[in-house]
Amino acid sequence: MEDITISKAVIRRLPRYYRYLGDLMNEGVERISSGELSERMHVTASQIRQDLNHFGGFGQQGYGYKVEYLYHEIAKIMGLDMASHMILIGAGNLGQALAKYTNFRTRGFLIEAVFDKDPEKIGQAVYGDMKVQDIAGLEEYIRTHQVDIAAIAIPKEQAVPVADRLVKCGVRGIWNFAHTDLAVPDDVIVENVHLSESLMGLSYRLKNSIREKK
Amino acid sequence: MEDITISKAVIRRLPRYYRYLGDLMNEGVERISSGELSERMHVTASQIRQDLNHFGGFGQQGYGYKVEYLYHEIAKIMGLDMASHMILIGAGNLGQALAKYTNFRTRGFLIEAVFDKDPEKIGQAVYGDMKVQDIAGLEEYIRTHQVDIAAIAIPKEQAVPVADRLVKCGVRGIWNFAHTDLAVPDDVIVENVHLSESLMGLSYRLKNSIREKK
DNA sequence: TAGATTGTTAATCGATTAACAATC
DNA sequence: TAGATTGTTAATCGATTAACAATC
Repeated sequence: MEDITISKAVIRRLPRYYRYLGDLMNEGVERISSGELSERMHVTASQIRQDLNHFGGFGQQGYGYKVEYLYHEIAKIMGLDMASHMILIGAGNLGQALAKYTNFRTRGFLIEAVFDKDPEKIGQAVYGDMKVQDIAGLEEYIRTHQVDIAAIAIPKEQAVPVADRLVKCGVRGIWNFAHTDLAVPDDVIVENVHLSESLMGLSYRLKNSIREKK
Repeated sequence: MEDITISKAVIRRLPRYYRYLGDLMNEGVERISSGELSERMHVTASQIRQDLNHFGGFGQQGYGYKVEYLYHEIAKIMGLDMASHMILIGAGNLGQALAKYTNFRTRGFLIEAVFDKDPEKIGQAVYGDMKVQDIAGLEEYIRTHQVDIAAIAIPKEQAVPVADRLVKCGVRGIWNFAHTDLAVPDDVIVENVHLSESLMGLSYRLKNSIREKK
């Protein structure tokens, strides 16, 4: 796969295309041109065509793009055609919210186990009949189940050693909600969600009355 | 204020500098050079100096930067020297988690009221003695209280009309967790947290084994 | 066929990195 | 003063936009 050159910026835009295409499908729109999509999404038509052509020619000259086809193609590109098996570390407020969130599930992101070290939480049901497990059993679980992505929703001090354990067991995808950077080997992917930093960014822009430049 | 030109990229990096400087303070480090910080953060020293100089000369030639001073200066730049008064729309799983999250509070982001339309939830305590209020009273609340930022944690269909109501009442900062883009006037700032999209980005990178390019 | 719109190359714009003079 | 490191200008790199030939 010669995917060496696709930039972070393009990747970040893919889910947004996907969302708009889904909306269009729901509206019953069958075809759309980069120009029309451009107006809806407030990005240039040129960027849309450029972005999509990183992955292949999905359109048809003189016609545009078939909404449903493009929708499914983007899903494939993002790996949504196959379920992702997930575990969640941390059954605190945020962890509970993530576990209960059905939206991920419908997109094929399946949280199948939840771990915590707090004896008070262990054994509690989080979603359906899924119960919080003792984090001591983390390695054993990973050995016996497929784990594509581990979501980390614990305080930052604990996040680093837990990430190390995950990596050691061969987990290659980490969705990190802890307020720290995780040092991992090159073949492990970390996606950070730093809520405080997002809020600070908002605070800055509010204070300085700047809208996003792009 | 001639803040016209500070790019989104720089703003996004500010909270990260802030975090590292906080860590350094906790370690008792008093001064740091862009070179040392560069190694810790895995960004170029050049970028650090360039970024900081957008806001003024905080360093000293031949010496470096005073950690504590720089820390507080960045806090000021991001508006953390003054409390932000927040409200939260939506007392679902995610909303509850946000309301209970003490980290925001310690940084001066104060969630002071929570609204929901669900009669089951109205009246429930969320954090301390803060109870979920009927969203019917939203306008009345905003008229009688300062509201700098409203966090929106409700399904996307409801998010758009609620955002309109907020804007109409003069709220200028929106922290949007709903999976939709909000169309707001130019002087209103929206910071989006699209969790599904973050997860899809992770999925893509995992599937294509790409680490972040930057 | 004529019209429309893509795919793709070229031009522009902006952000990052390198270099170095200023200065503590 | 000599050494270190900033602030800032210049060079490079990459991403976005514009233009247009290819083609449905």
